[in-house]
Amino acid sequence: MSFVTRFPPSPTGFMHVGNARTAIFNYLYARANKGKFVVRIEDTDRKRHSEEAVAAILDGLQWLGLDYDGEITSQFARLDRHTEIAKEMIAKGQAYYCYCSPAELEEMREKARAEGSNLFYDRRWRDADPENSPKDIKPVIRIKAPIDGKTTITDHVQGEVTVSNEQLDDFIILRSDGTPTYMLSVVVDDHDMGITHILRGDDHLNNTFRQKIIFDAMGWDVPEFAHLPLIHGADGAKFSKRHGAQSVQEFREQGYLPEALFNYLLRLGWSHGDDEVISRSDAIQWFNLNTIGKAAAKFDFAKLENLNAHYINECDNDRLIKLATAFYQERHAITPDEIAVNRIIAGIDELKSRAKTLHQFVDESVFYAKKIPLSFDEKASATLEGANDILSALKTRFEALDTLTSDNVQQACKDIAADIADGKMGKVAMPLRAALTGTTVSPSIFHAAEILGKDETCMRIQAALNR
RNA sequence: GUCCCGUUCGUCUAGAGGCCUAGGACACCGGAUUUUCAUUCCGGCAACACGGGUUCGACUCCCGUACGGGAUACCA
Repeated sequence: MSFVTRFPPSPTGFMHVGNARTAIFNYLYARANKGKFVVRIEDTDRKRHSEEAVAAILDGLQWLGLDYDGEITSQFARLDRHTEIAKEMIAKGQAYYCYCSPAELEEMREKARAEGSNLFYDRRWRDADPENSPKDIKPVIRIKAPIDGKTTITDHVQGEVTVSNEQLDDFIILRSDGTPTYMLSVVVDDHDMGITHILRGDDHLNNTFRQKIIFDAMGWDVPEFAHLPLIHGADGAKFSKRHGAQSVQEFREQGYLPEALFNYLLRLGWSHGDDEVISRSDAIQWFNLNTIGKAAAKFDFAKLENLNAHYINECDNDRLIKLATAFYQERHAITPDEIAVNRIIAGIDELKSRAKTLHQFVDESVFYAKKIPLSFDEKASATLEGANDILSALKTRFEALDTLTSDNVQQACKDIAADIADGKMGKVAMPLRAALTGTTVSPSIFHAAEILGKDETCMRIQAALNR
């Protein structure tokens, strides 16, 4: 059996995490079964369409490493084909022209509401004689939905779902302006593109019954379905901007690594026993539809952050520096020069183990790239207050050494603490930290002094004394 | 309103009738390590929505209730 899955975003200008997860699942399902994963842009709504919007989608796919097969299909470009199918259904008596005016429709809607009914169109043109059609109204094409009986779909996540056909309207497949509706386009495209498995959001479950009518009318094979539970914000409402971030590009801007988002989104709604950290290759090997959860999941930034910390720790050094570069500029208006980069790399193990996001990594390593005189934050200034004796002692001591090492710097601090700070290391190490970094939070200051080197360290101490 | 779907620790989840004294992860709270903040390591708190069945036995199956979500367009 062949497997073809699809990702059919409408170009909205960014990639929502919900869409990203759908894309990940489709990608994995295809890769897990040696099938194809194709992309189709649902751009029939020309008002919303733009090249930048398409680029944003592709950018999101690329960032997440979801490589697709073949060319991207544009739904808009296939308009003629969709129209042709609608006409074909008319010819076969499976669809019909409906000449209702907006006013008539509104009236029916009103009536249905009063009756508490789900559907409103009374099928008045279904069997009417086209001879009687009003000449001043451009008709739409409606499908002849089954009138009685039941329709059941077997969903890989939701199981068997049955709906009484009375609930299914004769919905519109071709608008009065001759353009196809989503319901038609999606079915025709899925069929023509040979899609075998449709994994999409739960919000489409109800549409599936309508789409099945079209597949059946055309005598086409109905694909397999898997409707994924939706992603909610912490408050249980639909996940959106106000929950912190909603597009993958926002997560990127906030300093998350793609593999972290990938892993997090994969685990949201899908599981493999107790496994939490799942590599892409394991995911491809393990992914299946059986262990997709049925309930909507709340997005938890803390867990994402935890995974992000893990992946930063595992990240290749060169790649990490590269990823961080833009953030040094953005957050501190600094572009680390070669010397700075070498220092950062020398201290990268500690830096990595501390950072939960690229923002933190950059903020905690930027002192390596700063130039004298450093600016001191509030706490650092307070720490430096009255510490001149200690700073001077430190400087004198360092100047007497050939080179600074983590060990000899620590020893120096220890000795000075014993001499003039009641033996309290903190009284010596903290001013040193403030002098070297401009802050009160940093990795090991002994190691930092070694990395900065004797000259730079002494200059920074002098600058702190001169402040 | 109507139709459809869902409901295990705060969160993501494991669980396919006895393996469950309900497991893991994140978060949280302690403690150890530490010059700060983190990391790391130990330990702790914490859940089967409710009510009826079925069964020797139910988190697991059935029905109902409650709550939550989705769909109800000439949007996708």
